[in-house]
Amino acid sequence: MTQVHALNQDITLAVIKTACSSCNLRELCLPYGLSLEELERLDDLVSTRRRIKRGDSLYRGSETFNAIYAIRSGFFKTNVLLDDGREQVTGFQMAGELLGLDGISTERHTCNAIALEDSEICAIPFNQLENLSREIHALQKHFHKVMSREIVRDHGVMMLLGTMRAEERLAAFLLNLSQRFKARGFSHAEFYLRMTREEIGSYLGLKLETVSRVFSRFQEEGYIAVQQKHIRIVDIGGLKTLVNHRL
Amino acid sequence: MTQVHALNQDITLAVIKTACSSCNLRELCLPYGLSLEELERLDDLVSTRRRIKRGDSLYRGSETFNAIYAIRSGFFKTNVLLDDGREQVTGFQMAGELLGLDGISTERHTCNAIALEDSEICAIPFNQLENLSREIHALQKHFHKVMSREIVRDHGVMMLLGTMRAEERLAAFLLNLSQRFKARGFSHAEFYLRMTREEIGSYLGLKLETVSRVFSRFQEEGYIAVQQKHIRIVDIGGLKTLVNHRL
DNA sequence: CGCCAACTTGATGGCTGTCAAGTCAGGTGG
DNA sequence: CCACCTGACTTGACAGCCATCAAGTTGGCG
Repeated sequence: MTQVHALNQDITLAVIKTACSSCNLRELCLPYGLSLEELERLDDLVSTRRRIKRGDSLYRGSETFNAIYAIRSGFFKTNVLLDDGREQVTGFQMAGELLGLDGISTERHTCNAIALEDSEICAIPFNQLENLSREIHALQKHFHKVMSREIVRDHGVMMLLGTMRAEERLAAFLLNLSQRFKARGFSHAEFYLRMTREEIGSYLGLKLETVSRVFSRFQEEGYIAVQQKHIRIVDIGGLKTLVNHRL
Repeated sequence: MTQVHALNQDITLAVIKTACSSCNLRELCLPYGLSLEELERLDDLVSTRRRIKRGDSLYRGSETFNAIYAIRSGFFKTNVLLDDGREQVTGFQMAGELLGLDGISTERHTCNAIALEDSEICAIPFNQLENLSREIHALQKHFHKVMSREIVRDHGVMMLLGTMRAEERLAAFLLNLSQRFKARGFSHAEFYLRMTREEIGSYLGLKLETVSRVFSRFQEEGYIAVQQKHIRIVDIGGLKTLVNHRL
């Protein structure tokens, strides 16, 4: 009897541990704005959870698409490999963000999603999500907003790539990371970069040497303190001025 | 009696003329994949149609969002104005394409949509579209694909801006326009540019002088014939080689 | 006919890419 | 535990692509 009870508790705890309804990312992720009852219906849908080891891929371009993925913990990059072997990084994703939205269009993934550290994801079968969002108004609305947000984000990157110089791009990049870490309860002033200089460069349309040089210059000028992948933002106002003060 | 009959006919014709169900863009636009009956329900929803004169805006950044727009005819650009007065063009849109998807996220438009020639648009109230797409599965599915396609398109532009040189960018730009004109039943080899060199440059992350120079070089090398805004693609294979043959 | 915006073309300079050499940090094996 | 090895990073010298500045041309429109 006691044993059964203990077992039940364990099961309950295990379920709670991975349920949307108790996930501490629910305000950032898909569940945003849902009632408790609605949350439970979403829970039923998110059955598959997977660990992805650093360096492994969650999905690869040209694989058939059937689910989108919410990051429970960890850090990802998405990239496209060009014919000549070079890569273009199209984004970095952290906990609470969704991966795979690009695959809806053609029902095939159009990029690779690669873990930059050991990560956990929740797979959300897309057909079922569409079904459920036809019943839960709030889910439908929020999902549309998430997709739209991705479009807005991409426009921001386009602007960055189209009009900014190297210093402005990197300042904007650091501020963006800072703000996203902050939204997840981490320090906005001090963090580890999960990606290499080359990956940053690919994302920002710069070469790794340029990334390195600009980091050094930022340090000389007292904006940040860099040591390898560890970044401390010393003068956040200075970085903001760099981004806005374009000319 | 005869008069009334004639009047009715006129009204009917007027309605048919602007209904989704008889729009020759329905295979490119939102109605794709819908049954006749479903189409009629979409027709009810698309009540507002507007003419936008060349140079006028369909919507402006920071206006509240309440509808997305399908282009019936004409040509648009979307842009963002920076603090220092410069503009960044985020896209060019032609008949059958949707405008305003960026506004869903924050319920405010995040860019300006400006007609580059006299144009006609259909306004689709977004709340009603969400309602209808909860009832019509095919509409929901197609709408999701359209949003996802926009994300994929943006990733393509990011790659272009991040890794390509001026010649490659412009070759890719011309090929993209060519293919979209072709999909609309126009010549893929000969067309008028609706935008200025400056707008092309802004979109591609180049200065107008560079755009002009590259066009001249393309002409010298026999890829295209340019005269002001008139473009004739002479060697489409050559342009494709330019884009793929990166090194 | 004249004006103006859009475009073309030339000369020059600077930002960033390229090539190269060297440093640093972390992990592995002796 | 230390030495070694490798990938990641830093820094320097130089070059090339594109931006900038400038002057002239074209075409459309009142």
